[in-house]
Amino acid sequence: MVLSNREIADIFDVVGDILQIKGEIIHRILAYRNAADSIRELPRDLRAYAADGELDSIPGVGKIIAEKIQEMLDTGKLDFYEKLATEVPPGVVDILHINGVGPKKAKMFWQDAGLVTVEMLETAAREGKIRDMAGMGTKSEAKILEGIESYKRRKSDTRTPLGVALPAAEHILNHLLELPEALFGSVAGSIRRARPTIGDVDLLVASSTPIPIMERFTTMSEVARVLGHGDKKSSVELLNGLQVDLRVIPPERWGTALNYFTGSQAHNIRMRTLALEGGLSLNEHAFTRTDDNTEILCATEEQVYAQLSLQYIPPEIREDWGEVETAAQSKLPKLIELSDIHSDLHMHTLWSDGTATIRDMAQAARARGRDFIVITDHSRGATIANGLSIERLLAQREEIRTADAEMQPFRVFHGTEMEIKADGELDFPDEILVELDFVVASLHVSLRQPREQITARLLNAIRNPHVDLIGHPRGQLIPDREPADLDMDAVFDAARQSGIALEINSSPSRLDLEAQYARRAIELGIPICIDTDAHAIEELDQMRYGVLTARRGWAQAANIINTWSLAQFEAWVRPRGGHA
DNA sequence: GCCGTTTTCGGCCCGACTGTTTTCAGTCG
Repeated sequence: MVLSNREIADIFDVVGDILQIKGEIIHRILAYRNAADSIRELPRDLRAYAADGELDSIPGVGKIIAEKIQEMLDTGKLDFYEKLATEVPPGVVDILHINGVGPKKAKMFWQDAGLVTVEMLETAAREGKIRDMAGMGTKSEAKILEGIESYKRRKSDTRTPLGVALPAAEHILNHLLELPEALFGSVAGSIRRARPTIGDVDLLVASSTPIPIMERFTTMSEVARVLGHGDKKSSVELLNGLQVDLRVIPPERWGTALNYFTGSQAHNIRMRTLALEGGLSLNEHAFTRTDDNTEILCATEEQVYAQLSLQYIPPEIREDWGEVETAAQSKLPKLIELSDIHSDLHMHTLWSDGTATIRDMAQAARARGRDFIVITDHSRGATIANGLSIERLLAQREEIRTADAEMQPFRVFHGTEMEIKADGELDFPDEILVELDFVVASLHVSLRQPREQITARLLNAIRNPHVDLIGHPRGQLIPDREPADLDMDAVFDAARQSGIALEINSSPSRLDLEAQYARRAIELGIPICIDTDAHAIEELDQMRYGVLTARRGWAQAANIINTWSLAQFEAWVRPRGGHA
């Protein structure tokens, strides 16, 4: 059993936690956490880097951590970690993850009071036994009990999908912007960077009079509890468990603040380092000249980047994945925008498991500015999704051709989302596929097969000359289902050879391919298709999330099939397997 | 523990908020 990237990253995070409780210097701890973050975002397996001798080319991975990764790949475990784990009880690491408890208190509860599980800490707190410990009091006792409640909710819960967090954030922001004191505002943090899942919501509002804005924020009807309440910053937990932080910013300092609170942290550190090289220190308030301490205020983010002689860097790519260096050379790509999208090549109707008719979906897509669509209902093997038999597939074609004829110049094409069956066979024979305008092939079943087996299934679909697109290639479901254990290097190689496209599925519960894979596919010249996979009319609006994900993958319009005109699309799809 | 086009040593972001302090430590982002 070879450990996955994620499993190795998780071990490094626990190593960081244990070292922190032991009182190790913070920078050594951060080194492990940085490496963990970096590993989680890799577009390739660690074993592929190891095979190429390139482990220490991974950002944040040096000689020592590279050796530790190699040990885990070879043996499935890490001696260093197992030794550390005997020094600090595992429950103390859990206690560290309680809001309001840091390494100092976790260590004190453990060593001074023998509290080594969250449950023991909770009991002691309820019995009034921790309020007399050093630096503690009744308020910190209450705060820790609240932190334990929140910890229990989080344990059962997971990170919040972008598709939940972004609308919630915009709703609250608009509520605050109704106040005359609020000049303008923005969602910030990981939502603005469009990460697939987010931990908490960061909002910024520009104003010179923060008090009424904070007042409205902390008294909103959806607030469950106020975690903090100040002039510049307040935090609340909503009834749905989401934590929201609001900062009120003087408008003349908006640019540095929005930049700072959008992150990512790694991007910020890169920016600050660059500023220092030019004799400027940068924080959320301003640039400060290090020689005479005079401030340079930036009212816009454009000014922040211009001050550092950088191209403006869109928030979606602020991950320290090379964007600062590229911006310094003025070589950032012009990222795709929603308005570039002309088609939607993957959607469902009442014929399988959708909730609308072909005509309704087509009209709704046209109303959203699309020029053409492909109807791709499920194939016969997807029985639970009411998949189409060959007979029904052929009957559906009549209805699609009628809608197509009626709606011209808008076009409605006939496709399928075909099952890649558990044994690797495709669900329709070639003589049926050749009748279709467009073929999407997707994995839905037996996603937990061993790597070789499931990779071979996908490669078989990629190599079929009638398949045009692989739908949601990795098979993840956000936030709960891990992706399939695919050899993505092999997938990309095969896709490049056969000339097919890979999908960015826009559904907030998929966002698959994720950005780092999309970026690698684009670098390899593989066309990408952003689809909604809509099962209902309103899901056609989810294209927004797919475009954000593509932007995170540094995609330009030309990389994305559904920015192409009808003529370009037909020129690409026709030679592929001789579609009609 | 990582990193480097001023560096292989000496940095590594730092301000806001809270609660317990009597001038500051811990935590968080």
